[in-house]
Amino acid sequence: MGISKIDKMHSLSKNQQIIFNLIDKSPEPLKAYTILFNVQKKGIKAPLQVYRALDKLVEIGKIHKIESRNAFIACHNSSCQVAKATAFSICEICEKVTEISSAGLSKYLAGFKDKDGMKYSKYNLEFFGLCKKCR
Amino acid sequence: MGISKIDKMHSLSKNQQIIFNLIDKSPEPLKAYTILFNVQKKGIKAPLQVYRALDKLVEIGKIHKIESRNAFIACHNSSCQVAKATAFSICEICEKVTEISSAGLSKYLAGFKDKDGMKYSKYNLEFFGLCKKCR
DNA sequence: ATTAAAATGTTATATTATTACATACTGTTA
DNA sequence: TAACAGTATGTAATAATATAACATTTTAAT
Ligand SMILES: [Zn+2]
Ligand SMILES: [Zn+2]
Ligand SMILES: [Zn+2]
Ligand SMILES: [Zn+2]
Repeated sequence: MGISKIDKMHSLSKNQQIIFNLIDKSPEPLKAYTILFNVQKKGIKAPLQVYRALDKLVEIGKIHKIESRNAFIACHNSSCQVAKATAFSICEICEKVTEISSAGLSKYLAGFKDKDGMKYSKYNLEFFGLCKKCR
Repeated sequence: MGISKIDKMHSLSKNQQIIFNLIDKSPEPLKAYTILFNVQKKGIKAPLQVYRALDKLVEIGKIHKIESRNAFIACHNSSCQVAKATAFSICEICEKVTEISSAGLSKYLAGFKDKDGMKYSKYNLEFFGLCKKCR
């Protein structure tokens, strides 16, 4: 059995794969220059190489950017293959970040319409608080 | 009638007032260095002076940071005197940003609990789409 | 083989934000 | 008033985050 169309569409280039692997195995969100430092031994030498891979990985939904932290985590939510509807919980003490997958939440937000009738194609939600350990 | 306690607590210093005035009268979110450029004639010369005022204004809820844009807008939602529960709509073409004040939305999000039972003290939500004009 | 799209390599630069340290102002209390 | 604590300011230097511009190479389809 060959590569399915959807897998092929999202197959990663060399730099993308190196950077995705690093982020995917990290227990915490990684910043661009932390990534750069960690992949220099693999031949990725310049910020732009990192940012280009990050842009692509975000675009195809393999990773997400935590906007309030300028950091990136791998997607562990099988339902969000594209970065269109993201929600995270962030501990303000230990900085642990978890992707939230709640059918109720995503349904509520996907259906939300504001007063102007503006219809949204995308959202990002970041919750802040204290995690179990830090409470 | 004197200054009420709550007003006094939130009374602004000179730099804070200058920077708040600028943001408050701007039709669009302003970036830190745009602010710096625009207040140099008022004697504010260094980035740090801007960032310190911004930090304070965010803390007391007079302005909000649009995380995905690294920009700041004045709060026009009387119910959010502190920056604990914010929601915005952002047009991806013209970059118009509007603060959303929906009782339903804030009630839903304030009450949201994730699987781990983590209770949140704060959230920020950014919706993206096309505004009326750009559609 | 031709070709177009995507990805890479490289240098330089732009943008966003903080550290460190010295000084001054504001309001309260002894 | 004098002392004090908390907040705000001024200034220089630097750190951290992100993009512009341009040349080249790889990939994958025709
Ligand atoms: Zn995801
Ligand atoms: Zn924690
Ligand atoms: Zn507000
Ligand atoms: Zn628009």
